[in-house]
Amino acid sequence: MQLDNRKKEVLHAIVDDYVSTNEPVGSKSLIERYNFNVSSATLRNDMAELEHMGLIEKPHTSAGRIPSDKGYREYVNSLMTIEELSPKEQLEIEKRIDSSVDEVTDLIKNATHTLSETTGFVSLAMSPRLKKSFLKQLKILMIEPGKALVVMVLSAGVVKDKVVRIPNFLSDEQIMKISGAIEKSLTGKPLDEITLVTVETAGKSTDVPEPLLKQVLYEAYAAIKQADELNIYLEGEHRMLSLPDFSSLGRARDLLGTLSDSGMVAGYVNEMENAAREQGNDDSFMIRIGQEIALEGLDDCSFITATYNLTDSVSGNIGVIGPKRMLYSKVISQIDFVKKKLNKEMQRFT
Amino acid sequence: MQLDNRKKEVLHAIVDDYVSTNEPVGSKSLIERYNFNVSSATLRNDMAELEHMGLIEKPHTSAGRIPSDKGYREYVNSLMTIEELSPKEQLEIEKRIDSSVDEVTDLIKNATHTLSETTGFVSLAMSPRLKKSFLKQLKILMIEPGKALVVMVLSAGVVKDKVVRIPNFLSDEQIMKISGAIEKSLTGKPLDEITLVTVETAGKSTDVPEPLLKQVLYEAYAAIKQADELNIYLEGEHRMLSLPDFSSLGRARDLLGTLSDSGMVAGYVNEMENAAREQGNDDSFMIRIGQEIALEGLDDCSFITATYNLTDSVSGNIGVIGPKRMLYSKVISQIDFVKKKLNKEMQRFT
DNA sequence: TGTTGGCACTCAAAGGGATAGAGTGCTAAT
DNA sequence: ATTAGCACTCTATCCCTTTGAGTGCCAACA
Repeated sequence: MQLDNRKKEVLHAIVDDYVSTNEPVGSKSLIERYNFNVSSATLRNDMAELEHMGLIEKPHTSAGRIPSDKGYREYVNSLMTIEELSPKEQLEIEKRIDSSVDEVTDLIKNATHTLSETTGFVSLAMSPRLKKSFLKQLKILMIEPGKALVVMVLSAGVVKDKVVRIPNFLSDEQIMKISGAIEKSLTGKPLDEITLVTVETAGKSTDVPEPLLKQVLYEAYAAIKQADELNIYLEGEHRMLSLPDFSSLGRARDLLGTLSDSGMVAGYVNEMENAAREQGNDDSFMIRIGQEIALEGLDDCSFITATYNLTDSVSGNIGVIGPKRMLYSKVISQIDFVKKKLNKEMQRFT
Repeated sequence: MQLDNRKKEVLHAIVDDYVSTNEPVGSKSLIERYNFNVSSATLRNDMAELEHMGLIEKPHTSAGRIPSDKGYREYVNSLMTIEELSPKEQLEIEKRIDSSVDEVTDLIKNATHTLSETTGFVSLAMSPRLKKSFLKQLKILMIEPGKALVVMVLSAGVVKDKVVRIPNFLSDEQIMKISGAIEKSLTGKPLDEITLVTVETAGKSTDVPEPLLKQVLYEAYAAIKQADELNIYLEGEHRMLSLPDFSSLGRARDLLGTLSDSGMVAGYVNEMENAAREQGNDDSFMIRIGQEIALEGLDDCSFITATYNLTDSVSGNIGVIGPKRMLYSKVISQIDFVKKKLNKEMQRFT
């Protein structure tokens, strides 16, 4: 069945009304608040059909209607119109994202913080996916006998390091040789093309004795692999407690319980991103509504992320988790604006 | 007024009972559940006096009594006896604190995580106070023109780094000279004795031209200062939502709202620590109950921390924030055991 | 003087209607 | 296709009563 024009308007109005009042919407209040030139009985018929199509539902027999997940989905896909933020709002965001930081990570944390404050919801960002970035420098510094620090500088101005154990009696000089050899042969290589074999081959040119060498090479390899692990920054969980949507302790507990496992959330975002890429979905937004989200306790939430770019091939995600009952157009423009600002500021680092 | 023996027992029983049942305790149930060889009327008299002394209070006229902050305080100071954890519990904790990590920070995070899981409350740890640790190494690595990485190795095996901006046309060689000069003259100095002047003096021995030199020295100084900033690790906020003590949305919101500002919590812990030191309070535990905690929304909480030691002069705090209505002796032994385990594992790093 | 049984009193919590009101579906007329 | 009208449904709210655990106080007792 197709949605005729009026039915679209009705659904639109129901979503708008429910989002702003948090009350199930009845045919009468719809007539009162919106300019439909028909009677409430007509709307009742329309609403019955919308319900039949699964776009709206009743909490109980004698209540008004609320949008279903499918209804929100229809709203988001075809009905809403996105407006730009007002200059004032834009300024507010620009001001908050402090751009004087020296590391990309701080910039991302900053943006996440801003997003949570401006939307009033939970915000999150993934660290950049560094697989496609390449090694610009790799140094191994001796910290003390048996311990060294592997420092890597990646394209896109990201610096990573890791403390590793090395054989006790390796000399400073030997370490520097190994470090130099690795750097010489791996510089310019994307991280996802560096394997244990590549690293071991790189180390062969040194005259360091085999077993010692091997351990160091392994540790260096592990450090490189760790560098492209994903981090997630989550912020503003407590804000959900102020929303009427989570006034039931049970829901709130489930939600925050799930969010507390940031690794799990990170994994999910990553999956979503990969799935979207495979589908060739190059929409810059990913929107998941209610049950579409495969995480426990997020049934009443919507999950919206955008992709930011650090370089052409290095990107990450930033977005929010809020109640399904949100002002989608507003929140999407906020995310979009933060993302754009982030992209702009990131140019300084590349 | 002094507490005679029976009154002590009564208070003890009231706290125990209230902690385990979460119900105000009446004179009759006290008689039923504990072996007082007197009548309920006698206990009523005692309870009236305990109330008069401010140790217990009534939620309303016809309810039983619950301990007041002062009552809990008395309980903690004089009444409770701390038992060791059972071997099984000890094993459980030892197993969870994964000691195979390579950095102190990870070890601390680990311990924090374990503490939250075993107590079921919010756990927190402060990073070690590094003011008294000394510089073992300082290297400045050129990342790209205009940007360098300052890497510091501190006594106690802590590694810190910071990306800094430097003048664009400084050469690799010049940077190395400066780096060497700073390292040479500051190695072995405690962080809190390093000032901008010390750093600038150290740099004088190089032949790098004045204005360029000055900027690098300033950035190096800033990096050193940043190294002794305190971090806080907070975990398990969501667990508070499962406690009946925070079944009111309002309380839960206030609590999590405050905890979400981790900088503020860190500042408070630090204040507490300093105050304790000034008073020469060398109890290894700091316990704050209810209103004693100068943080909004923690009126129904107790805040217990212990001090761990990375070296003789470098220490930090680890502990929990839970409901006032907690099994103090149990929680304290849990914190104590985690602290001891942490101390033991930390020896590997020093 | 400390202890006890007895008793009137208090108050939150739980249960049970009754009522109001917003909303619905259906039908018959337009 | 639209509308007015109407009977029906169901929650939320208010109010009233009952229940029961607990208290304070008094007079008697050891």
